[in-house]
Amino acid sequence: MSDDTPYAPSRIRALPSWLLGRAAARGHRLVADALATEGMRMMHHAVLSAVDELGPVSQAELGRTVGIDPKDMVALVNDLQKDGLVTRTPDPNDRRKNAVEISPAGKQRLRRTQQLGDQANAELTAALTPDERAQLITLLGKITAPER
Amino acid sequence: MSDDTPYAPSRIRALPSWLLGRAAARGHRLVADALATEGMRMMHHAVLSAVDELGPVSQAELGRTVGIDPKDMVALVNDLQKDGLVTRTPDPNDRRKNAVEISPAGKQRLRRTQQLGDQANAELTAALTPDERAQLITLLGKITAPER
DNA sequence: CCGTTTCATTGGGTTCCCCAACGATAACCA
DNA sequence: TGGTTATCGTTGGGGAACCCAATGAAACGG
Repeated sequence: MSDDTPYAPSRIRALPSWLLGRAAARGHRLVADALATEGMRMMHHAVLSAVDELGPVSQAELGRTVGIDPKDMVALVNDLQKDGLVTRTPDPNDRRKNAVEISPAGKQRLRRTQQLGDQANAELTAALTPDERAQLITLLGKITAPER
Repeated sequence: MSDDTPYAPSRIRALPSWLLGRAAARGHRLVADALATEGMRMMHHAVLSAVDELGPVSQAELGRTVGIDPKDMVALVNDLQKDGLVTRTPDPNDRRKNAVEISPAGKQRLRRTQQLGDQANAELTAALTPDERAQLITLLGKITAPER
């Protein structure tokens, strides 16, 4: 594009950080709206999905995996437990921990929310070819990688 | 990748919406931290930059350009005006509007914040080649485009 | 002239993020 | 063994970005 004109129209709109914010906002909106039909928020689904994958797991490890503040994790697991989607039992080996585990109802719910999430993501990337979508995922992976 | 195994390790982490959220969060953190050294937030810089490009402009149009809620725009312009970076004068042609204009101090501040923003974005995309960075920008543009 | 629209502003609300503290418990190590 | 250090769940406070609704004033359209 060779964009060395003195000032581009709306300079910030060409910055990765800005575009990322916009794209993320749209993605969040699409996914959140989809999940709302099941009465869940994005973080509910993320946690439920992580519990399903990790099996019985402590809240602290869940937080590290999904990247959620322990404070918010408490409320999230409260919600999921209240809806009977996960169980929270004291860990006999370490009485500080709660063993969070997905329930049959949770697995069922997860199946639906995963589908909703996939649909929303399909809509989000509707303007992209499969190749482009794969490229995007790769590039985003590199950006988020720093693996602190 | 043909990923039809029953359950992949952390399914959500492969979703564009999830990656976008993570990448955007990192970008926001980097830019916000950089701008904080000048006592500004991201939206301050965005508005200031837009005012600079558009010349005397109403708050409503600013909001439409940058994608900010009118409510928040009031507070933002208040801040910028309080710091003497923009002027807010009643528009003689349309007494409903405020003509927001950048001041010399605003231009000076903008020069620094633009540099800080560019630096932060360079760090954000440090793991990318120039080609990849251009690709990313193109792809993100397509995602945010729907142009509604 | 009158209904509709726009503008700036105020108000209310939600979600996600980050930091700090606490009691209880476990792990470490000298 | 005993004493420090670290972790876990929980509670607390706070900020930033986002969205919706309503107001009075002013402009616009037919």
